[in-house]
Amino acid sequence: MARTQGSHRQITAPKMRKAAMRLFAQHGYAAVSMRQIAADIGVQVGTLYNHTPDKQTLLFDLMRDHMALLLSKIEDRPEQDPATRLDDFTRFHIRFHLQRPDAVFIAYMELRNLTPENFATIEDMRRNYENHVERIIQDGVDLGIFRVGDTKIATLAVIAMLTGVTTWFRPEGRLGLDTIEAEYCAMVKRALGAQADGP
Amino acid sequence: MARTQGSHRQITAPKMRKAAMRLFAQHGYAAVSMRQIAADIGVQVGTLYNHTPDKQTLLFDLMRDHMALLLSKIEDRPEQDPATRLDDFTRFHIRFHLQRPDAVFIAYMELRNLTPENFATIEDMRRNYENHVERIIQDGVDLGIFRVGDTKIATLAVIAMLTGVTTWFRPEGRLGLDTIEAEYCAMVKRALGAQADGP
DNA sequence: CATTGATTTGAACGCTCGTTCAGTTAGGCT
DNA sequence: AGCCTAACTGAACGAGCGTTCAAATCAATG
Repeated sequence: MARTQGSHRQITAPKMRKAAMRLFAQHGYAAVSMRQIAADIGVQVGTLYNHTPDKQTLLFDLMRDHMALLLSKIEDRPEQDPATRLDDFTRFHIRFHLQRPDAVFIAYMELRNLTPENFATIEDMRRNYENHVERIIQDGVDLGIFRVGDTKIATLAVIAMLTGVTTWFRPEGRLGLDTIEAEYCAMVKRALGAQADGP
Repeated sequence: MARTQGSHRQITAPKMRKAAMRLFAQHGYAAVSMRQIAADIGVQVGTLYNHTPDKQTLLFDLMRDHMALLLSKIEDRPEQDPATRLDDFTRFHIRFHLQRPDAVFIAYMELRNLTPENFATIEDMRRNYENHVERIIQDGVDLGIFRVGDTKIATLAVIAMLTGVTTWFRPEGRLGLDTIEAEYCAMVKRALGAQADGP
């Protein structure tokens, strides 16, 4: 048997994906050339095509892997009370998104650069994620803990509010992560008509 | 005297801007060529350069005009109570943004395609807009009507939540504009610790 | 009606794009 | 040690990019 597939001389594929992630997030998918990605990791452009069939698939893989990781990490404990589950979600969402700003940026900005089939796949994953949140809110409404007019609107409002953190948060900024999380936990619960324990 | 500057045979400049607006929003600035814009309005590509110095300026003008209109339309009545002013802002923001989804999309997605100087200009305008909102929230906090931990976070959270509407709203959808506005008015006020009059 | 100059055309400029591929290199296998 | 083959190079392909400009067009003016 010859070399197994995983035993690359150097691990070019992950390097390519990391470079693409950073460059796509910084300049946008359409504005980044395969040559730029290649130059960034110090190989010729032809090399990239040993590790991805084409540029579109490279983008799609980044987005799909990001969404898959997001879905795999979310955990819900339906036996706990909805307010706690909502707090857990709030902290999870903020932390997860702030840890990988490039991937988040790409997942939100480059949807229009996906082929229709690839777009449908990512969109399904996103809806799956939204359903997690809506379930918590719906349970809270059923138990009389939350009061919202429409659970779908509330779901999308909460997610939009939380994801917005990624557009302004800077690690060296005025406020620490814990402060921000607590602040958002309070705002989210209050927005849903629950009694907040925060400030 | 010959023809005055304004008496074009046809009004190509506005047509160019409208086409660019739609195409940039749909495919992204970098993915749209000047030739596509020209073809869309039925002229040769060279014609465009009679109406814009270059592609970058075309993008910048769209964004600056959008932000200028946004800033010109916002109106605040500091003598009224903050809850009312916040309701007014909520309805204004939702309505303004839903009326021009393409411009909103561009203003949020194409910032990275601006030159540093142009970016700084747009960023100033955005901060100006945010300050309007923060002023309302701060006044509400001072009067004991709102309770928030940090007015800047609250400001950005509110704006993110409201702007999120543009990503999912469809005119033919399940919920009417009035319903959505009322829903968001209630959520925004509750998020800021005010007593909501909505559901 | 002739003039004038804003407007448009159509072609061209040099450059970069995504992708392909024959040939070279080099590391793990027998 | 020598083979095998994945990985990489370097050059090439046709196509499209933003921008420029001389020549043609055309509507309002004098």
